[in-house]
This record gives sequence, C-alpha cells and structure tokens, in this order.
Amino acid sequence: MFSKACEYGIKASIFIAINSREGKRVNPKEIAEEIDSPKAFTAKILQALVRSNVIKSVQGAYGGFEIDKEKISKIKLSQIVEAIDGDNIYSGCGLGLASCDEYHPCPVHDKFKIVRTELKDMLENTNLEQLAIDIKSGSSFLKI
Amino acid sequence: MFSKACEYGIKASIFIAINSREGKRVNPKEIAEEIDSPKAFTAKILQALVRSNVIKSVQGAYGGFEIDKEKISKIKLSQIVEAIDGDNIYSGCGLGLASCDEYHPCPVHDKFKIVRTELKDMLENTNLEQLAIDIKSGSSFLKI
DNA sequence: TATAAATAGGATATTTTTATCCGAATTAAA
DNA sequence: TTTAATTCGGATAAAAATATCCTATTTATA
Repeated sequence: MFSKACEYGIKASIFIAINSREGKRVNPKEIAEEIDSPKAFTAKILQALVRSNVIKSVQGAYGGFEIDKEKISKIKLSQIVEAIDGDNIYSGCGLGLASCDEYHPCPVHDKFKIVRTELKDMLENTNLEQLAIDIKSGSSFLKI
Repeated sequence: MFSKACEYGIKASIFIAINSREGKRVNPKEIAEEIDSPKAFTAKILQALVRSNVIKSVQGAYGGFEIDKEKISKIKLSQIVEAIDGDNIYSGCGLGLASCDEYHPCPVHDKFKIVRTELKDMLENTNLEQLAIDIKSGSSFLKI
C-alpha cells in the first residue's frame, strides 16, 4: 500500500510527536531504534519531512527533530503520505491508466473510487496526537 | 496500490476474457498492444497466471491464451491479485510490522482494517465477466 | 573561540521491480 | 515429416526503491 519510506515516515512522526509532547527532541539513532528501521535511510526521510513542514529540525549540538506542541493535533496522516509517496494513492488510476475518470474510466474505476475515498478519509481524519496517545498508553505499538 | 505486474495481469485477463467469450485465442503481442504494456514482461505475467490457473495457454501454432467460457464469471479479481502480488495487501500490516493484530496492533491497525476489508470485498466480488462486458459495451477502457 | 554534538546532503552500494532477448519445446497444418 | 507459429523459461539489462557512508555545515556550551 505505502512505500517503506512512507511507513518509516509515519512511524517516525508518531515517535517524534510522543517526545515533543514531553518537550524532548530526538535524533535519527533513537528514532530508528524505536521504529526498527535503517538509521541512515530514516534520516533521509526525516529531511524530506522537514522540507515539507511536517516536522522541524534543530541543527547543531543539542539539536534533533521535534514538532511544535500545538501542531501535533493538526498534522494528519494524509500530509505525511503526500509528502513521501505523493498523491498517487488518491488520484492515480488503480490500473495505471494515464487518464482515468468518469468520462473515460478504467474497468474498476467506480469500485476503486469507493475504497480510495475510504482510505483518503481515514488518512485525513487521523492526526498524530491520537496516534501518539495510543502508543503512550500501550494500546498500540511502533515495532515488532 | 498494486504492482505494475498486477495491473498488467488484471488488464490482460480482462482482454483474454473478452476474446474467449467470442471463441478467440490471443497472444502476448495483441494483448500488450491492447492494454498498452511491454510485450515480453506481459508474457512473463501471463505465464504466472497460467501456473496459478487463472488463464489457460495453448502452445504451438494457432495457440495462445484463453479462459474456459464457463470459468469467466467465476474468476475474481482477488485471484489475479493474489497470484501476482500475493496476499500482503489483505493480511499485511499497513505500517509493515511483522506481527500486527488485535493483541499487538500498529497505530493504524483498526482504521486500516476497515479500508483493507473494503478492498478485499471489492476484489472478491468483482469477476472477469462483469469487467469484460463493460469494456465490450464501451463503458470502460483498457488503455490511455 | 574552540570543541563536540547534531542535522544536511552528496556519492555510492544493494536489492527489488520492471523490462528485454533469445533459444528450446510444442503443435497445427501444409 | 517439415515448416511456421506459438508458449516456455533462462539469462541478462535497466530502472527504481531501499540502504549506507562520508564530509560539510550548524550551533550550544565550555
């Protein structure tokens, strides 16, 4: 469904959110350990998330990654997915046709649209705060 | 969502179904032209579909690919997807956790499950005959 | 101001997916 | 029985995704 990069991006963002709620910055090493991902690759993804304003980085000693506390509840999964995988999962044709719409639909256009809309709504209605709270309370997990 | 191979596999199966309904066999060249895919790569995918009993091949002169007429309405998209992409799209964790279930869920487990079930139902309730008829009647398209 | 601890980012390697090529095997029909 | 049309399958190539490494840049603090 999502690329590896996107999976890491989502999990990393949740971990950063958890720590930012407690006023802590985290670095790629901690993040990679916590979400069970390759460190250097994860660092690249973090850079991309910084460029698309999902997370913030602070360079230099005592730096790291963080998210403004008041933004945590505003960041939706859809923003992370779009930043890393683009919007193809929403707008692309399920069978890869270059132009697929009501007027020139692929064989599964209508049926697919329902699923895609469901996915889109889900991603647009899920924010980092909810997910961070669940992890913190032990009702969901970032690895294994 | 699906791999390129799977997209080609679905479209090829629909085209073969259309022709089999009219008693015609088709070869990779015709198929690739009709679904706008690389010929040799498509041929490999057809082989895989033969091995998993979705389509039938007839070797030698005047051979080609076909689907038994009475099977066309029985073949579901889910069979094609599973034959090519496996069942990860149904059973895999949305965030890539090795073991993700009710007892040890990833952060999006519940939300994801709804979308995945919707997708699964859609694929299990869509058969090749429906799709072939739509193409034939001009209400959907295999390329562009 | 020097130092150490960080992120940034370019270069490169590895793996997977996508794509191509070619000869072997098969088979209908001349 | 030969020929031509066809699928099968192994080898290889190209492209994309995933992953690693190293140096430059930034910055708080001693």
